[in-house]
Amino acid sequence: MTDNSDFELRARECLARHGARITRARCAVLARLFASARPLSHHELEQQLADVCDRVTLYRVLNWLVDQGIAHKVSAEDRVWRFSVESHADHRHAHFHCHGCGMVFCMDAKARSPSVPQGFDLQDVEMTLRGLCPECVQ
Amino acid sequence: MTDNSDFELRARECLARHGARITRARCAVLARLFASARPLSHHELEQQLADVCDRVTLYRVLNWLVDQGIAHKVSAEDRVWRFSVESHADHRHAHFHCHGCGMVFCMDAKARSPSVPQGFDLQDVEMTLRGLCPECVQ
DNA sequence: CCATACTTGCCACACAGTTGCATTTGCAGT
DNA sequence: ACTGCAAATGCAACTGTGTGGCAAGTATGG
Repeated sequence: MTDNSDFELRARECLARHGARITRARCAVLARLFASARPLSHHELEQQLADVCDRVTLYRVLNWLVDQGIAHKVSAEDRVWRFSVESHADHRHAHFHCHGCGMVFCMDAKARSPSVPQGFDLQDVEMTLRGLCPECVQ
Repeated sequence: MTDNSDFELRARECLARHGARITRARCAVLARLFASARPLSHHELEQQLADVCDRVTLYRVLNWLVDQGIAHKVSAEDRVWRFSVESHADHRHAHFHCHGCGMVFCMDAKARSPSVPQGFDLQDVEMTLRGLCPECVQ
């Protein structure tokens, strides 16, 4: 597939820009993230990349991507981290967690920083929406 | 301590109002929750109630309290549920997660429901704030 | 006080994620 | 193209949070 190798290419470029080693695992993971419109869980990625690298490497690659600022991770109420690539927005947008299928979707709505009591040092805001996605509503 | 037994009493009343069996574990857990201004994790409760009931019972009591609508649980990014008793507010308020000490605090600020794309059925909103609490700022 | 249904304790298990360490591999410098 | 080496990977064992099964205990209505 041409589009698949296109994501592969973008992944390589991205890694090169960060002056990082270009490895099979990183390329594959990053390409999958570029190809996905919604944040992917470790489990979802593991199934798609079973023949590329093992569980632990996947964890390490994902955390590395987050440390580099290439990807960011979203916490959901099922206690599973989901990862998405920075590109499509500043990561202050809200996330919608469907408790039908368990998937997480990015929303346009942004979380506005509320005021906090004196003494607290607010550094980040995350807004999680819960309900049913269009698929599961039916 | 008089105030301790006071929470104990409120716990009993609350259980009676719900027509539920009044057991040692439920009283103790509920009393602890009444006594705390912030949501408590299973781990925190387990340490304080080690001689009252075991790990598994604690999990079951907490989930039961949530099912009854007596308590509600807050998800935090460290994959640990925290529980607090409904009383002090409608549970739409934001929660502040300190990544210094790991504690969670209830904030006054409320999360306002944003609009979501057509087809999504929004049922609940949760806002999580991250940063350092006054203790950890220093 | 008794019967019974609800709770509890203990065991083993499931699942997400991490750590240690030996092996492999990308890449810079010849 | 070859080599050295730091960085990345694979594997196994482990931690921590939470759950399920089942026998024993207990709160409550009669």
